[in-house]
Amino acid sequence: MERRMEILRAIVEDYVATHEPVGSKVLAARHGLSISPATIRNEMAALEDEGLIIQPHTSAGRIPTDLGYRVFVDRLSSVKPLSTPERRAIDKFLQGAVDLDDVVARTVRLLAQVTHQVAIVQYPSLKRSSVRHIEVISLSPTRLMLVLIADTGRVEQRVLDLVSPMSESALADMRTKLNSEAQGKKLSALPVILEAFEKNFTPAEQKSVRTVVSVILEMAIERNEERVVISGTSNLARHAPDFNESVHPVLEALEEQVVLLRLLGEAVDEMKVRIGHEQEDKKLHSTSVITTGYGPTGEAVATLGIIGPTRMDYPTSMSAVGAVARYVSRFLQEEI
Amino acid sequence: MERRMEILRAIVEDYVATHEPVGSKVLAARHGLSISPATIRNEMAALEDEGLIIQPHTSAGRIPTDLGYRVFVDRLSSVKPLSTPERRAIDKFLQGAVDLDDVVARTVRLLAQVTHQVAIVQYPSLKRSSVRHIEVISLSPTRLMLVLIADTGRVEQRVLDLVSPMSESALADMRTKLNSEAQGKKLSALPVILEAFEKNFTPAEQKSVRTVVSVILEMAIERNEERVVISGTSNLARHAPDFNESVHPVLEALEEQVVLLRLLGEAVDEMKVRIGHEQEDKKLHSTSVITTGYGPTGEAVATLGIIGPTRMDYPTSMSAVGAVARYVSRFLQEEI
DNA sequence: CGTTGGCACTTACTTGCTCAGAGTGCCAAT
DNA sequence: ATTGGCACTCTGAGCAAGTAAGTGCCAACG
Repeated sequence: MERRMEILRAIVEDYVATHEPVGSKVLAARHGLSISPATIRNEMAALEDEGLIIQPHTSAGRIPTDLGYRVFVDRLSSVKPLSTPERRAIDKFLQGAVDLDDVVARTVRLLAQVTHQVAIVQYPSLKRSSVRHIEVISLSPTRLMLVLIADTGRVEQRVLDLVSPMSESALADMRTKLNSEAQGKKLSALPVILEAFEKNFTPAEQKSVRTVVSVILEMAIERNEERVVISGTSNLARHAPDFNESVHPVLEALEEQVVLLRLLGEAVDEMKVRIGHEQEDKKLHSTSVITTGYGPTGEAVATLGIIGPTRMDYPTSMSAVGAVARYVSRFLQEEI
Repeated sequence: MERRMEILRAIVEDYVATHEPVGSKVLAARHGLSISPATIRNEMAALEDEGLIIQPHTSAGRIPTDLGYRVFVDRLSSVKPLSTPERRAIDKFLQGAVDLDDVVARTVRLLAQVTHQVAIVQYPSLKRSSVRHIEVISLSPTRLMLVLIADTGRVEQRVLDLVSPMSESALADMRTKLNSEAQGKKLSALPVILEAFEKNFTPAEQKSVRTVVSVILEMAIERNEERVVISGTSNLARHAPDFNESVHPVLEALEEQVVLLRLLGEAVDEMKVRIGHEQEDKKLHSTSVITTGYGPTGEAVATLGIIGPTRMDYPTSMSAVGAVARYVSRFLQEEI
């Protein structure tokens, strides 16, 4: 049994490296298994019965099934440390980022470059953020800009029109009160916190205040909730023959925010690997996804990851995703 | 001569529609040219001598060269009005956009959807924007957030650390003075305008003010100058056989901001079409690019466009690009 | 009893070949 | 100038044969 798993590992590693179905002969030759091709064939037949490998056609070698990869990932792969040049690249890439947009943009490019796969990075979730500051800027007597700054570095802004002008002093008053109410609170708590906020103001002002509050809630909750960026789609084309049909359906799927968000899922700390058909989306049945959470405090406030062909180098990819997540978390903690 | 051009038009239209080299027989049959295949052959030979069409191989029909498309676009194509459903789609798509990010994101998706090509939209150029407002927000005694709001709807923000704290009143003072100096001025004029800005302050404050000014200049000029978003890359894969080799180099090129920005070029009002080898970038030699400027005031402050295979429906694509540009310009004028 | 070498069998891929189809260029006739 | 006719060229499909890879099974071996 132990030996059989050893053979599965060899098959996966060989297939990932050569991109060709692997037969019993090369397996005996290339890997340090001191058994004959015939024995390997017997074991392979068993592995095929277990559904871990298949033969594309009778006269071909074997390739791993999704289930085979799953067993490989769960039981056979060990973490592969990154090379020092890779570490250095990661180190260098984020230096000089000026704001969250910049950090996210650099991270996604970095991840694509290190893994040679398609990279996806989600912005820190507003749901999991707290209010650092709310600013109200008067652009004209009846036109305000609201700026909501979250502790995760996210900055949302919105312009709104008032039906009647508001005085500078009333504005300043509102700004102060807004911040003393909301600062440090979870964005998700804002609806409750600001429910009776307008009561603090004179009847004349209440209508405007109500408008402001509703826009704040819209910014914080209703809309724009999750943002996600993607990079390295050209890597898909490089692996084109890996995809059953063509890259088209995959590219198509990756253009839909909804799909991406479902891929990333709820931010959780541990690393997740979804292989081929384990994915809900049919268009992604020939791809695997590796995701992990990240966040300035060590707690996951967002998810990042990569997507590539099922036939990918899981150990290396997983450690790269992990390393980038750790690094960006640390960077966010220090800099933003 | 007139007839020869008629034949070129027929070739281009037929080839774009059928995606197959077009021979003299079908040309005589399908189009209303009342001349025989033999005559057409003679004219075709002439067109080939002029470099407007070529034969992929001896026993095949003719296809237009880049030069052939060029002549078609310049002299033979007439503007093709959009269908009413298309107009309605454009109309509907932008309704409900809340800020510039939203407008740009929707526009690029819209353009990709209408043209079935890859769409590119540039954010309004900061160079061509003026200051609407500068806001200084105190996040902590030594930490400020600067928000620069431009008349084009662009909002840039940056967090900075001061070496020594600044009082609320000094801050308010700086905010007022900053705005009275800068408001309405071109961003490109800021370096001159703010050159001696710190002189307005006490020696103790000058160091902090200088930091603030330098960050403003960085936001306005040095960095982040141009932003560009892209959508519809999956459309490339749909046209895959159109590309000599594969879509890979094209996708690769489209991942580089620099390439995109060069594609879009300086924002100018009129529509530009670059066909195949007219492009500098070698990776894009099998693609054509249609761009045009847009902007809230009617003046072009940014560029948008599409990129697709050289064999594309130029008249329809051009009118779609034009329509979207006009529509987004009007929308920006009214809403942001 | 597990392991191994041998061997027949299956299948895909390559090569070489023929043949039909499409399209042209050229020439002579109108 | 235009046209019909015709020989010529090239591609792509279809077919057959040979080759290579890899397997499953069986009998022999330690």
